[in-house]
Amino acid sequence: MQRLERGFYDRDTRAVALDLLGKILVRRDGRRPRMGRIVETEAYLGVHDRACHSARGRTARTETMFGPPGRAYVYLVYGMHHCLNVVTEAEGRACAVLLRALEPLDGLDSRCDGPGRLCRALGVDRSFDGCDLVGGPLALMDDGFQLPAVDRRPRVGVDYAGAWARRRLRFLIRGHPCVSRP
DNA sequence: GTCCGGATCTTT
DNA sequence: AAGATCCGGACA
Repeated sequence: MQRLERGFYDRDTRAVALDLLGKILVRRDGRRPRMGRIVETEAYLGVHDRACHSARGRTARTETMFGPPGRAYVYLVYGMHHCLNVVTEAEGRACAVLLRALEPLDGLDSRCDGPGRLCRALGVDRSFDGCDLVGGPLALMDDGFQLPAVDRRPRVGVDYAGAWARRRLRFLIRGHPCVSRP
C-alpha cells in the first residue's frame, strides 16, 4: 500500500476526483488507524466555478485552496458540519476535490456516507485545514484496488451556481451501497 | 455593525 | 418536511 505523492494532486482536478475513487483515506492519531475507501467525490474548478469557494476571492477562509496541491482544505457548513477537501493543480489555481463518502474499512464504527458524517467519523475538523496529505496525520493511499464502473452526476447542494450546477462534476462508484445518494 | 444563506444531517 | 446552529461574506 503506497501513499499518494505530491504529483498525484498536481493534475487536472477532474482527473484527480476520478482517480481518488477507490483510494483509501487514513487517519492516524496514535491509536488504531481509521481508514475507509473513497466511493464518492466532487470536483471544484477554481475561481471561474461559481460553486467553488475560491470564486469569491482569496480570503482567510479559502487561503488553503490557493496554496500548493496535496493539502487538506477543511471548512464548516451549515454551522455544524465539516467538509474535507483535497487541494489540486498548481499553487494559485484554487481548485479542490470534496471527499463525500467512504466505505468503512477499519477502525470506523459509523457511516461515512456524506461529507459531514465522513469528517465526524474520522475526527476531522477545522484544525486540519492546511494539513499536508503527503506527510501529515491524514493520508491517502493506493492499495491497487481496481476501479469498477463510475457514474458522473451534478454536484449536490449548489443549485445557486447557474450553469455550473448542471455540470456533472460529481463522481461515484456505480451502485456502491456507501454513496451519499443514488 | 447587521444580515443572510449555506459543498448537511437528524428527527418528525 | 423542518429544525439545528454559526461563520464568512456582503453590504452600510
